Amino acid sequence: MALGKDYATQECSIARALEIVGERWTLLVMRDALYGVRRYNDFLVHLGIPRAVLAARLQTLTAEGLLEKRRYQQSPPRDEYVPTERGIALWPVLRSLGLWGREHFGRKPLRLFRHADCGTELGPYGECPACGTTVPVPDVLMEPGPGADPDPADPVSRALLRPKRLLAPLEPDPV
Amino acid sequence: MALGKDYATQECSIARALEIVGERWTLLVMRDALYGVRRYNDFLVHLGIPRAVLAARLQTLTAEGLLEKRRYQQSPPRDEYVPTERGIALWPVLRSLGLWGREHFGRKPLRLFRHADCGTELGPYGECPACGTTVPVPDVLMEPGPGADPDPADPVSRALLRPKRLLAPLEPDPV
DNA sequence: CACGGTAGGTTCGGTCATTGAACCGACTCC
DNA sequence: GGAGTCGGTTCAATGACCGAACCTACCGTG
Repeated sequence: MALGKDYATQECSIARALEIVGERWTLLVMRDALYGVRRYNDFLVHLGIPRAVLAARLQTLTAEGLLEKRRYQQSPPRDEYVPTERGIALWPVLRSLGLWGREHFGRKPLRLFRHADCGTELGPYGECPACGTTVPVPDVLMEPGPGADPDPADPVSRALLRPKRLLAPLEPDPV
Repeated sequence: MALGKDYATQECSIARALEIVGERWTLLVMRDALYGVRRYNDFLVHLGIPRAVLAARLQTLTAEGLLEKRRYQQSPPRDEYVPTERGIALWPVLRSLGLWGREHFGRKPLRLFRHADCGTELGPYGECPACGTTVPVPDVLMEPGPGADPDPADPVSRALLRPKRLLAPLEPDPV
């Protein structure tokens, strides 16, 4: 993909989208960001991505306005990366990709998504079959599905096992 | 992405999906396939993809069951690549990616999609607002939008200017 | 103060994928 | 016989990605 390199003559909006989110790891970073991961180290641990690549991705995602870099502590200076509206708007893409992957290559779902207001499982487009509305991303409740590893090694995966809303920051491991 | 290399410990269905369609060019090849492009040379011309990469992508897409290689002429032997059900199921992914790209980076849409039965423009999830049903991919009518180049250079782009159903093979240039 | 640890990077050599150009074989058309 | 088309393969060069090592602040402990 790369800087300066693009999908040449393709003016198609799919091609433009892929110029932003089509590089390796990028969509997985955004997935984690929507799941509530915000810190460099948490992305690192959870994705197993090379440090240099993560730094590069976070930078371009910030530059393209999908993530916002936010200082949450002055000393030592620490920043977190929070999805912007533009980044949150990727939810339907991630949702449909995940459904496709599960349907055609997966077994049991790792995660379930419900409408926080009524507890109903989301339909294929992120709508609530009971309420008949498209559920806003912050109102989506994520919980582990039947395929989830009950005792994962890394703390980020453990934190993601507890039911939580999308976008809500990860709670640190209690114990 | 690559052979042998994978998104390591990620069992997530999004990660699995990206192992298949996450490589550079792959989703654009599938987009063209859904648009009705079927022949090696047509992909080549329309995408501006390096020949070796196209050959590799077509092979893995065939191996993964998203495309089917079909002999349409014995002498000289010529094959075409037709989307399977699994490949067609990517439509919601491409649709949502395209909408996201257009919404956040694009100007006018290049292509419009309508329900062939009633002529209504498709909603964001590929549903028909008038009929209230999810429109099957073969019943989606594609036509040039306000942003389309009225006189593109390559014959494939010209063929795609004529309104046609998704999946229907490209008609050769008349003139 | 020395020491160890954490968070968030940067740098570096090696490997692997992508690129563009050239080549090739089978066939058709003139 | 010669030119052209279609669907590839091969090749060298470039660029992206990888893993490991290193670096800079800073904090907490003894």
